[in-house]
Amino acid sequence: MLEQETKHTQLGRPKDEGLAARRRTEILRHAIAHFARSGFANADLDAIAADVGCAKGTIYRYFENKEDLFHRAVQLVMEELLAATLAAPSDDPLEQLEHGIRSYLAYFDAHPKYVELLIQERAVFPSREKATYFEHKDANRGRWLSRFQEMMALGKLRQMPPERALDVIGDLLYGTIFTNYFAGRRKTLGQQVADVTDVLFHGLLTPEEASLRAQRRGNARTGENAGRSQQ
Amino acid sequence: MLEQETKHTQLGRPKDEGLAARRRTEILRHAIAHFARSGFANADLDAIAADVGCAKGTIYRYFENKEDLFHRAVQLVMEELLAATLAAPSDDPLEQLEHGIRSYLAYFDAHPKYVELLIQERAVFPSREKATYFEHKDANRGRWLSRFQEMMALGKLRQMPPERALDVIGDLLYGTIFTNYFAGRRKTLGQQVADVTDVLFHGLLTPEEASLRAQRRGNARTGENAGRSQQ
Amino acid sequence: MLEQETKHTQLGRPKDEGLAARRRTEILRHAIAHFARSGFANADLDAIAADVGCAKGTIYRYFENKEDLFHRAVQLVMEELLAATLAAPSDDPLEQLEHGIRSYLAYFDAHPKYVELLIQERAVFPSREKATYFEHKDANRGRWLSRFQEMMALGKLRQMPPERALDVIGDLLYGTIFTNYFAGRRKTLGQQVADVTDVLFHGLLTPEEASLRAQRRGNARTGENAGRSQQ
Amino acid sequence: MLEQETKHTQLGRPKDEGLAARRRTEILRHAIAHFARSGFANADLDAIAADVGCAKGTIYRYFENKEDLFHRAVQLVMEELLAATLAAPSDDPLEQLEHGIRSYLAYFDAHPKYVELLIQERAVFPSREKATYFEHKDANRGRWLSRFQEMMALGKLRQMPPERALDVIGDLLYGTIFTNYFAGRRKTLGQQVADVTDVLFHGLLTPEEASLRAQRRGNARTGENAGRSQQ
DNA sequence: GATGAATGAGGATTCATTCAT
DNA sequence: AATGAATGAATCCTCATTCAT
Repeated sequence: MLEQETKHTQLGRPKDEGLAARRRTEILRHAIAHFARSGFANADLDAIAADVGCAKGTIYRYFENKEDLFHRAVQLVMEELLAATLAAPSDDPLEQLEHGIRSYLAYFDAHPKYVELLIQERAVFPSREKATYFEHKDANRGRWLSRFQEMMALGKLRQMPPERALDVIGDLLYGTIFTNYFAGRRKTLGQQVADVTDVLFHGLLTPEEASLRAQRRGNARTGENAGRSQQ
Repeated sequence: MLEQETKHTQLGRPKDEGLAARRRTEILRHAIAHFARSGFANADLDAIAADVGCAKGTIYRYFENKEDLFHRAVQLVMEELLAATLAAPSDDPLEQLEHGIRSYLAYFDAHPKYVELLIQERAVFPSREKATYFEHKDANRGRWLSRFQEMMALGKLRQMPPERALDVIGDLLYGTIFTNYFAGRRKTLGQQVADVTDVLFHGLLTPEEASLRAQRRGNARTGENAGRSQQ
Repeated sequence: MLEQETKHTQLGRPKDEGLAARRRTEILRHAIAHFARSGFANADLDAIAADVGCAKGTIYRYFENKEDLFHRAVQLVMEELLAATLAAPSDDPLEQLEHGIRSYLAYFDAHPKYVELLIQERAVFPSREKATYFEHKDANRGRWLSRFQEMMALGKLRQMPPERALDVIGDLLYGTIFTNYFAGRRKTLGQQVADVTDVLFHGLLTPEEASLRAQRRGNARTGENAGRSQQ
Repeated sequence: MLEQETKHTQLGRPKDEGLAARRRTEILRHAIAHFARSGFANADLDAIAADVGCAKGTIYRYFENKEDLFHRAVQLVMEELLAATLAAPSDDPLEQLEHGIRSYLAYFDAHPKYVELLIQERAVFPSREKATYFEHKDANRGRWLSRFQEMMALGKLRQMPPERALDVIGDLLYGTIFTNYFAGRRKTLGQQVADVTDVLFHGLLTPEEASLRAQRRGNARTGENAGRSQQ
């Protein structure tokens, strides 16, 4: 492929590589909007092309087919989310965590409909082993796990399997944006961050009740594995 | 059947009331499976009918159309979930909460694909003001809010707006089943309940760190609203 | 058929011949209403059965199929029309004609929607050689033709082929009820009869103009056949 | 094609404006034939497409749906009829009337099945306030009314409300083409024109009988309204 | 005789994809 | 490279008709 092109690369009008890339992004932008608004099945390539200002056939020059277009659109969104979530404003891991939570919620607060993309990917392509969202998430898993271990070593976080912390935080945030979107919940971003971090950091129980339960758990030595994991 | 038509000889085929109900449920069962497996758009009424063992037309005797069939299917699932979650095994509100959490997760552990129905409902009918799931959830909101208030009065739960507790728990569970389904997460139900309840009840922070943060928050009097809620 | 029944006619409950006939008519009455209102294709046997107060299957005991039901319905209407049009209130053929015109228009003035049946018969079964309406009409053709001849002999009607008079009158009435129905024309029956009879009896031209045209026609000997009938 | 796109190299397939119009008409022609032959409900878009020599989907590029296609087909026919009827071959209003009558009958003599379209429109879409046919007819009403008034002023037509003349003529022609079509009447166009114009212009009665009736009517002063319009 | 549950053929419609220009 | 006209597979839904009870 590459060789074919190099044969006569210097002849005629030089290729505007940027043009193609810009066109691609332009199409993706409009595609994101349509998929988020209408879902995958109801998004109409005709309508997307109309918005972009090109013909339907042109889309097929840049993307294999509708599915391809969709996946690229989701990827673009995920990359933005990742970039927003990752930027570390401080060296303190706890502050990094707070920042991650806030920026995650902020991203979907700014683009509530993008939740639709997360759903659609799964709703339309249940065959994909793992959704793009979780691929991106897993890519960061290691980084966060070590941050959690560091915080436990520093005595800031309670001792627990770092996966537990990571999973619960992830699930809570995930569930939050879904509920926002599905139930049309209208709470300010600030309120939402406060709710999440308060419960996440301090738990629901009073210190007294917490101690009671900790004791009880200690006494029942056989412990949680025997008691809970059956199934 | 017995006394209903004694006036004159029973003419014609007697109406079998039970038949209709049985047929309905039978169709719904298969419809649930299909919608969960294939999504709304890809579910084929022909195929459902084939599974049920009847003709396409028969389904239309019992349901208005495909949408109607779908909504009834979702409703049936939600009613089961509700029944499973609600049964209170004890008078202790904290134990009721634990039971609610466990049975919620257990339901979707037993029927992982039903998560698809929650998604599909939204993916296909974004026009519905509120999804069936959230209608059912809201119906229980009051009950749980008062349980939370009681627990705070008893000194078992920290003082906080009861809505905060309810929302965070709901979002966490919701996010958990979605992640299980979307990411194909395989963790035992017991492990999952342990993870959720541990973090939810005791929080992530060590008592020391928690105190530190509480102090800091106390010093910064203007408090969380000013500091956090800016949007 | 008859013999079969006579074998055990006297045994058991005697057959209520009237019942069957009454049932038939009852079904036909409702069928007429439905066909007139909804047309043949859109008329729903379920709905007709519901109106009659019987099950759909019962209709099939009295009529071969939907088409049969329709044709019988049209026939019933035509018989009523015939009866209304035919009754001669006088021995004077001209008065009989006036009465025929009036009663024809009156019938459809009373049942405007029955025009739909005339249309439907043709719209749905273009294969039928001749529509029921025209079969009934033809049945009366001879009677009217001789009345016209009588009137010409009496010097009441101008000399012309009696078929001409019959056809023109028939077409005019037919067109009138169609226009009433299709265009939703609202003119009183009296006005309509006046319009029709005035033009039909006296023509549009003034006597002077009429004479002029008669002369011209006379001069142009080769006459109307050569001049008009080519085609 | 020539100057339209000089700004930059003509990219892509140029739009062929003529093509669309030609395609539309081509489809309409075949649609008219099918609707006239089979009626609206029984006309099969597959079959029409096959006749046109295109795929079913192509029809949907040019027409909203089956109904739209049908209405456009009827409109095309009505426009042709109008054009045929309207062309005035002389300044003499009476000759214009004769020409209108002849060309109206001639149009349906050439296309007997087009009557089916008039019926179908009503049979299938009884909801339409006014059928296309009558919309076209009404559009011409004013023109004919003034012609009639002129003819009465000139002493060519008898004094009467011009609406009477217009309605009766319209109804007679309408009924004539319907009868031709429904009853399968085979009479030459010339014969038919002669029948219609003779009765229409001179009436059925002999001058003597006409005078008698006129006298009688004159004597009964309260006249026809009281005597006839009772409903 | 009557019923009403079940049937399934039949057809309109959509829209991703192709390809001649 | 871009266009946009054409395609046709895929599916929901209706309702006349049948027949076991």
